[in-house]
Amino acid sequence: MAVKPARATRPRVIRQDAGQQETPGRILAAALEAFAERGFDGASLKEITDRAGANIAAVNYHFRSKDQLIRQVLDRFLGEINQGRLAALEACMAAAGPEGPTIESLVEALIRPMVSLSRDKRDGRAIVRLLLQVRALPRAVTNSIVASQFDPVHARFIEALNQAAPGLSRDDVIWRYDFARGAMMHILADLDPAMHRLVDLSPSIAEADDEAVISHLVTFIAAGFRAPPAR
Amino acid sequence: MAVKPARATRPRVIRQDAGQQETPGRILAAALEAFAERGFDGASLKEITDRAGANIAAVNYHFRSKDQLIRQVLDRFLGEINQGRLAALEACMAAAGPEGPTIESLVEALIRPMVSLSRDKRDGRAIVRLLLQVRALPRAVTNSIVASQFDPVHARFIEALNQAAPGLSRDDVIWRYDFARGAMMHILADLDPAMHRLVDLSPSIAEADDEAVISHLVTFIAAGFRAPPAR
DNA sequence: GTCTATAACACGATAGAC
DNA sequence: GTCTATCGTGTTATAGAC
Repeated sequence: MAVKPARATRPRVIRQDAGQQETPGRILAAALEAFAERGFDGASLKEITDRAGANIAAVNYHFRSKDQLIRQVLDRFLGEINQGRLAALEACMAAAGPEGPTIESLVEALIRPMVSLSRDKRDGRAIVRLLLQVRALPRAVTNSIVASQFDPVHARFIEALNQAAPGLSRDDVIWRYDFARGAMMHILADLDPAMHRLVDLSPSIAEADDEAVISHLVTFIAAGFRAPPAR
Repeated sequence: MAVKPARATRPRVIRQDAGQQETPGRILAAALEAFAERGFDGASLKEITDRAGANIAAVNYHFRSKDQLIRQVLDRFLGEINQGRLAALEACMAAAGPEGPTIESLVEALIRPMVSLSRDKRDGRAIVRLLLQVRALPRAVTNSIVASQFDPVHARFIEALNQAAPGLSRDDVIWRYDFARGAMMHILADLDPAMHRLVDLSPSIAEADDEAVISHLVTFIAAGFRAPPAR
């Protein structure tokens, strides 16, 4: 019979009227949502162009192939997070005294842009889901883009954290920086309403606002960074 | 042209000779690997049965459909982790004095089985990848199984941690328990060789052995649990 | 730039012989 | 329990009219 897995959610159509956005832009927005909800394999070009109010052939005219569409979606939307993070790091360094910024302020600079993005904007949750997918299912296309987008940001944060935590070796900082990102991505995934039946958090956590999420994360991570070296 | 994405790795065939394992077992093993490498959508039944040295029709004979195969793969392989975790928790409680186990020993009971599994056994990395996929791309099929497998384990660990960290409210413990799992899953994904071009860790981290991974994780997480409540 | 039509193929599922 | 053959459908991609 080969029936499709059957969508649970509505195939929300992206307005092709008011905004009067150009077709490539609408396709990118629709692709972001479809990929986030159904995965790069699961989302078909037909579904994407239906959401975008465009024709199937349009995606092959404006982008060259599905792989190129994936590439451009990531390129387009991942930049926002990293711009926010670098700006926050810049501000944090500038506001600090001569002895440099505190661990708490650096951790917050790392975390706040991603937390805000994942909840403020409508695209935010989709971007988080895409990042999780890229980590869970490595592909040649996505790996190169994500790495090139994030590597410089990681390098700067690791350097700053290394100076703020003088008792730790550079490797210690890298371990804990990785732990910090893991804690953040994990809780952001759990706070996604689509997950609520999977994780079953306590209600007060599921309804926490941005500041509460950031506060709990910073407390936990900063304490982890302040711990003496392992062994 | 609609060409397939083209596999980078070898389509390793699972021996149907020596072990003389029954066909359903070989299909389950092959499905685990294929799903982990290519995703539930990306891995086709043809690829799975090829790896298992079986016929395409066999998967529909022994399992009812692809969805049911996914269900059974998860059911079969997720049990191992949780059995290990519950046994470790049991031993940790038994070994503790009258004032109960320490935070460190509880965190280690949570972490060690997953870390060992993800590196010792050949299936381990595949299971980790499957868990990451389930979190990144929720589906009706997978969510129900994972939730029913993990919920009891989580409940017992949260209860034990709640008693070991008297300064924290139950919600505080749940937040930090989630952070702990996130840190662990994130580093396990990064230590997967298939990821090395994505994250670009320092070499000494990429080659760390189990005990080093556990030691760094426990140090970081236990310090996080010992921090005073947020706000 | 946008559409229709279609090529060329992979997929899940099943029927039926052995 | 295992195989071959096939049905029906969905998929990416393209050719060609407008």
